[in-house]
Amino acid sequence: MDGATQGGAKAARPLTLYRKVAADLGREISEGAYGSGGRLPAEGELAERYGVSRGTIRQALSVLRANGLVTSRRGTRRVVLRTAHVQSFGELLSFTRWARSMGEEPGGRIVRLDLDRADGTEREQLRLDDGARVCRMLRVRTLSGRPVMVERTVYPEAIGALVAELDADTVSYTVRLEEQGVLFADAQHTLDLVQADKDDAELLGCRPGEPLLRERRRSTDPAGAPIEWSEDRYLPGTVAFTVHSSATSGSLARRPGTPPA
Amino acid sequence: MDGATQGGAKAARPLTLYRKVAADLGREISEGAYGSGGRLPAEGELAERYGVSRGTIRQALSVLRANGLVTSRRGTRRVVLRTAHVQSFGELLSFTRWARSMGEEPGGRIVRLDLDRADGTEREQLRLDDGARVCRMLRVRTLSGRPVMVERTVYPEAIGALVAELDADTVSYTVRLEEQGVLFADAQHTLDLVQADKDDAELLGCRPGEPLLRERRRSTDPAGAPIEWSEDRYLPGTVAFTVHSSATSGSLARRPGTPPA
DNA sequence: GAGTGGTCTAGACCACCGA
DNA sequence: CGGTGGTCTAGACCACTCC
Repeated sequence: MDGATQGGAKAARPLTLYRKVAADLGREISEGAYGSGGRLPAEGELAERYGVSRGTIRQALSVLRANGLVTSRRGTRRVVLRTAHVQSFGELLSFTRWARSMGEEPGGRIVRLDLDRADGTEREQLRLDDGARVCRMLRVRTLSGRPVMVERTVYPEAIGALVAELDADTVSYTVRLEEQGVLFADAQHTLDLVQADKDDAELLGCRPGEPLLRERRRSTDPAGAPIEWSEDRYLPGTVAFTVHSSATSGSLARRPGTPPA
Repeated sequence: MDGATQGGAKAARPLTLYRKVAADLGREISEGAYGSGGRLPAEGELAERYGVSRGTIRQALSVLRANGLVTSRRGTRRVVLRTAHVQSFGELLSFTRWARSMGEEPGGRIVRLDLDRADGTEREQLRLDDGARVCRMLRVRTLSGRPVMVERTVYPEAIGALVAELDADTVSYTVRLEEQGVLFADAQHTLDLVQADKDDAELLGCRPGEPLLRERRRSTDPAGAPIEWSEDRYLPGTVAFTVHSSATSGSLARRPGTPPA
């Protein structure tokens, strides 16, 4: 188990020096080598230990800082903030990989899959021209057979063509798409609360109007082109989202909500 | 309006070169100078334009990338991902600053404020010793007079002493604490869904059992010492949280949920 | 093949923290 | 005051994208 290439995209990122150092330090931290609240060795010491320059060490440490594992401030050695496992981008985007990382058995069933002209919102989210077509998918996702989430995903036509070719009982479309060269590089998420509509209620086995945790997501490839626009609705108590934010690099924000109709 | 020092912590961060460049480029992007999906100038060109080294330009661009504004990949110029305004860490932590940034009038009322021995969870979250004491605060927060959120915050005794000295009608405790030298550097957030208890219902004017969007937050200072542990519960439709995540530096994760009792 | 961003090095100076 | 991380420079080589 390497930890660096693991838990994520099939397209292996190159094992650069700083990534190896970051993975190594991250493992040490999660194993409690420095304790919670403990102090890391100085940059210079690490540079000597790994036989690399200070710049490379700093690049590695900036990864740990971005993941919320350590602080960093002038004058003092870095302090361990958390010893928890850091979830990879792959585990975040793929329900299947997330489920397996918890030791649960993921499942799913496609309820609807069709090709249609994109409406206004879809064109805007996927940055499509007038008259462009999209592939819409409605799926219910299960953990160990128990339905927990309804997923509505919209793909641009080109991606949708790949999706349509896959077996209907494919477990993870995300993984399959990556295998076909569709790389997920960035995603923008919005989290709020909605009421179950009639479809949701039927698929999840709850009453219409029941509250659900909603995640809307727009994923883009390395070139910045939209790959998918998705809306996931989770039953209460099945999931929680965690985020780290810091004064130097925050990615979390609070926005005005839209009343649930 | 400067943009670089604005919208946040009173403790002004030094205006370093790369911060100035990042602020400048960020402003250009939000003004649409490169369009949505457009390409940024090359690093070398920017280095020449600003009269700094390529390293400094790269540091500035990494800020924009962390904020989800631009992509970056080998071989091509950077692409603009979003032109939206980036919310600062200060706006995220302070309900008051967030409200004002939207043009709403923030308000609040302290319902309870007391000093007590910390229980097990509190000791763990605030990293306190056995027998340590904490300050607990229960507040209802309003937007333009309308109650939208119930906030339960726990402070370590030292911070609590500062809190207790403030006027009961203080609008923003976060801002006041920062003025007293308490700096917020990092925060870990967990988002999920709960049902309103009797207190929530009374304070928010809803029925017990009504669904609420919950944000639990643990904030630490630059040294990594816990400052506050807070649980905020929002009425549906009043707020949404947005996060950016990327393959190279993700801070968002999905966790198993806890059933709402 | 030309242009671009990614990685890595070596060194310099400074601001800050804590003893 | 010594040790630490933050900032900035100058240069090198490489992997990749696109024409």
